Amino acid sequence: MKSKIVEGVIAAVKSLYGADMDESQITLQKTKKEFTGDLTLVVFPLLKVSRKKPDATAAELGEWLKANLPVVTDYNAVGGFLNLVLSGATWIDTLRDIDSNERFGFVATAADAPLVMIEYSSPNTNKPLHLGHIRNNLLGYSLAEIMKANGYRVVKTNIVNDRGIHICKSMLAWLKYGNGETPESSGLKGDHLIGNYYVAFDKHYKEEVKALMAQGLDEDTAKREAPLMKEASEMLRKWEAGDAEVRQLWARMNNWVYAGFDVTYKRLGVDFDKIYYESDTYLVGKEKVSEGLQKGIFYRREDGSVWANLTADGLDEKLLLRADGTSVYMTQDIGTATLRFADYPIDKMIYVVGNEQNYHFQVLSLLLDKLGFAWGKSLVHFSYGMVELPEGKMKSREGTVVDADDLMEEMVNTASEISAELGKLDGLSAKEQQEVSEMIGLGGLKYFILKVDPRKNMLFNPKESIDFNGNTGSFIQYTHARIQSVLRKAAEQGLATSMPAGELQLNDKESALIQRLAAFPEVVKQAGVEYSPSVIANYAYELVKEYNQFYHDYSILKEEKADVRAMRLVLSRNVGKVIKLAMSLLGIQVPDKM
RNA sequence: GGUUCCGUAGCUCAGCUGGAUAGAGCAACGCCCUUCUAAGGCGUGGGUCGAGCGUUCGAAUCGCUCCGGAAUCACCA
Repeated sequence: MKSKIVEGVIAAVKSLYGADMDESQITLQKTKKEFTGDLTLVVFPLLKVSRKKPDATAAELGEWLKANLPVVTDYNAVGGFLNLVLSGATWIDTLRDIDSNERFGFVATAADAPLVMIEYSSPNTNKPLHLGHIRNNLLGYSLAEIMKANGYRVVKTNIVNDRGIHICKSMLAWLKYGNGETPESSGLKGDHLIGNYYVAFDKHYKEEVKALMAQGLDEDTAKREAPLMKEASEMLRKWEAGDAEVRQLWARMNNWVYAGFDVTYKRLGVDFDKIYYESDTYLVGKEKVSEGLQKGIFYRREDGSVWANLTADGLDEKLLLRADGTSVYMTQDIGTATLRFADYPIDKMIYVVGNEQNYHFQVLSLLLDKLGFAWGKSLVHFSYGMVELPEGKMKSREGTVVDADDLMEEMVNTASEISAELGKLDGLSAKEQQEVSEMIGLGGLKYFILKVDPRKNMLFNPKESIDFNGNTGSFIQYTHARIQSVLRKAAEQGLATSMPAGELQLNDKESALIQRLAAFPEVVKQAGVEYSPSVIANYAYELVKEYNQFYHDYSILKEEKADVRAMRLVLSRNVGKVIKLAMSLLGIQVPDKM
């Protein structure tokens, strides 16, 4: 629709002023609501070819468009703005097109479409997931859905950091203070149980450090010399050497954690096509680094450590292997990349990782490129900001971490209580009530997090964030439920819900709604280009707000003219459809009743 | 100190590929359910878009300089 008008404007300029314009020079926007019209052409950029005043140019163009484009029924010029009124038939046709496409706005995926791998979640196995992980998981999942909707093939992947000193700390603490506690014996989720021992380690370790400092050691020495730390390091050494006992304990405890993570992931509604483990990839990374060393991409220092010199690229030197030959974080990421590239013909790689690792990914990109990965240079670090609490950053050792499982439970419980208070779910079975509460509680959480620009640090106020009024997920879900309710009643009454033939006069709200629906494909595209779930979230909000005004101002079922009623039902159904599609891109379900 | 990112209403955020009088939600104060779901709609108040300079017919948006905040610059991941 819009593109047709743009073409018309180009033709008008050619005809009136003899100048050739291209699309990028035409600014056509939605008319502001205080003016009459549907689309507005900004005429200022055209003045240099018209060589006339803004008003005169606008009037001339308006007259030409009205005369030559059937869809333009009227115009008015205000200052340098040409407001165009489009015919009702145009909007009816647009609605008909939207109605005929069940996956309106989504691009079908071709078998040979580019393959995008998206890494997200990437937890450590020494503690349960928290609010920061929730942001990561929601962004990663949503991004994957958005890329799919843009026609890409997508592989969702997770790299689990299952090895290292932090896991050894939990293992050691469990051996020392655990008395054989298991998830079964304690009734705790495995990840929470392991997390408790990580905390226990830290507590005892701090006491040791304090004691040593009281004996006169300085802090750094005390931290290094504390017996617990030495034991943990020794355990890591044994792990690397393949010590059977350590490996067995490690496998057992990690499996507890995985069982716990699975529960969290499932409730959060995220999943993965392929999971990698650093215990598998770090050795590959070492090999790859050795390879690079032989090719002269990296160099070895006197102490035996291996480095990359990135000063020519404006960065520093980067350690890749320690003097004792053990790997660091970067080594592991190189190994993971190697395995992934062997497993999939990746065209584009997206890492969903917090912005504290911006530098790491800058370096990784350069290193992968030097090592010959086709997508290394163009890898995307989808960098997002931290989630902060009113009292500041989340700190596990200060107990200010918002646990993912607790938060989800609280959101669902609150949703359930509100539903009960309002008596919204009275007719439903207990099971159905639970399902709807789950949708609303989690929908609220997801929307709250996804609606903000990922780059920004965001504030999570546990009290205020659990809000179900205003610009929230539940507002959008509610509108969907309302629409379904109307459609159910229409079906009960046997009303026609197909597009009427013939001419129809549309009111402002109706044409504005159709125009907004018609913008959905463009929004999906923009979200894909900008990697931005918030674009979808904000669109859904605007759409729903507009629909609620329409719903308030006009009756649907009680409308007397059958063709108008049918059109409003079709319009409502399609608003419902687009709400559902948009929310699916955010990983949010929408109920039919609430 | 270097690099990157962020500063918009009391609070949380949109708007940023330059366009009309900068928008929402929350909070405050009013109004609207015998009518399709009031988790809704309508209204009132609330702003030097961090500051300055520049580019432009036009700047919250682009450029430069400052100010404030965050992250990072690890043989932690």
